[in-house]
Amino acid sequence: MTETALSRADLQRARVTSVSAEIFSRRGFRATSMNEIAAAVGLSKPTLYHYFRSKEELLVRIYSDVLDESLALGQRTVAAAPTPLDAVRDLITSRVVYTCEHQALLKVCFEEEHELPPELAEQVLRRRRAFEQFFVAALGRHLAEHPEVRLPMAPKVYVNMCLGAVNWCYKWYRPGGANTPTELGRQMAATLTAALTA
Amino acid sequence: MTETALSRADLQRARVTSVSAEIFSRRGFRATSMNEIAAAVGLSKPTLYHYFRSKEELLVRIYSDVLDESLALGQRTVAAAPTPLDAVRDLITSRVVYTCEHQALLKVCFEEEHELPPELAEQVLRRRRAFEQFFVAALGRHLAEHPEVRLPMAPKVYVNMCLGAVNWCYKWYRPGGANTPTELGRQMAATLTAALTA
DNA sequence: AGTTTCCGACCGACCGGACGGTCGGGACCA
DNA sequence: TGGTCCCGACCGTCCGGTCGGTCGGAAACT
Repeated sequence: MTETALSRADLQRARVTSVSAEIFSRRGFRATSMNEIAAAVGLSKPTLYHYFRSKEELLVRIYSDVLDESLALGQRTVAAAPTPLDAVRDLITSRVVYTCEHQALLKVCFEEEHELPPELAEQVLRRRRAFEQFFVAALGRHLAEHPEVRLPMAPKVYVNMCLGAVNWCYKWYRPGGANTPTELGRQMAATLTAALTA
Repeated sequence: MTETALSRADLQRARVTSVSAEIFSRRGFRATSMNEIAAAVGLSKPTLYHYFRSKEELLVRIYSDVLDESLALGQRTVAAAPTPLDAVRDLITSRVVYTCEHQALLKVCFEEEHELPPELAEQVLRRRRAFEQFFVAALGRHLAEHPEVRLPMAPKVYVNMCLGAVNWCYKWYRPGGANTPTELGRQMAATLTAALTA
């Protein structure tokens, strides 16, 4: 078992990233000072620098956490789906749920890309593509098994369209609304995959 | 005829906003200095302040230009559509085209909202809602005329989903790609409105 | 036509403040 | 006693914005 005992420092780091993400999502990365973060988390600025080398590292950590979790979730979802069509449907649903439940995190990851150092930005892009690949691959398998389905666009375009519909939730979903994230996910999955059945 | 003669100053202002939007979209509003903008447009910083009261005003101008054009485009599109269903379809198509052809502008408007002063932010929100209203209204008319259509979600959710699919183009569309913006728009409109016919 | 006035366009040099990051040291625990 | 956690005070830099002034051309006047 790779049960790594979380040190006290790791817990603090997690707290800091969580609080930072929330502030970044409201004020923007550049507009948020390290002093603000320190105050919000109940520490002083030098103490923040005890846990993180730089402001940038804070952002990188947020990105890498989200990407790790996104990829893992995608992998699990595809593995659990009985058919390729179910895989596509469940990818949509689970992604909607994840997005609605982590709006602040997603907002930061979608809107602060230009703050990443070029080398990191490229790595982020690669992993984002890997996530899309789950979608494209499942869709490809479905289309291969069902040649009668006539998709009016290239598979990649279809995937980007779905991802847009799904990711956009970070901008408009409000927790106390009429639908739970899961309901929302299922509704969207149903509507979007209508084009995948003849 | 309301042919307003554009003064030299107005032309300069337009050039500045256009250049600014391009730089803001690459580096972010906060990360872009007035010196950079001045240099890129071939002026000095004080001259920039001769045309604009503040950096913020530059951003406000970008927002208001985009919103004006978006609303006008929406209005025209709905007015020209023979049926409510066509209105929805054409709103999607024209919006995809507009988004693909002004990616930098849209990126700024979607990702720098937190830089707007609260009062302006509220106004932007109101106008954004007015734009959504074109969609919702057309969809409502269509559903009223065709009670046999079973939409698996609330109209507002459907509209938000479509807007996400459509707006997301600012993130992934690349001009030299396989599809022209118009083709892309028609493909998406066809797929998304499949749920609107029985 | 010549001359004075005026104004928009333009800039080099500067200011005040904020921000990322550091330093030196205190307190607490093993 | 050495490592972890923590902080008040400080530094260098950069940035939004201003100041004081130049230049050229279009009126306005004579």
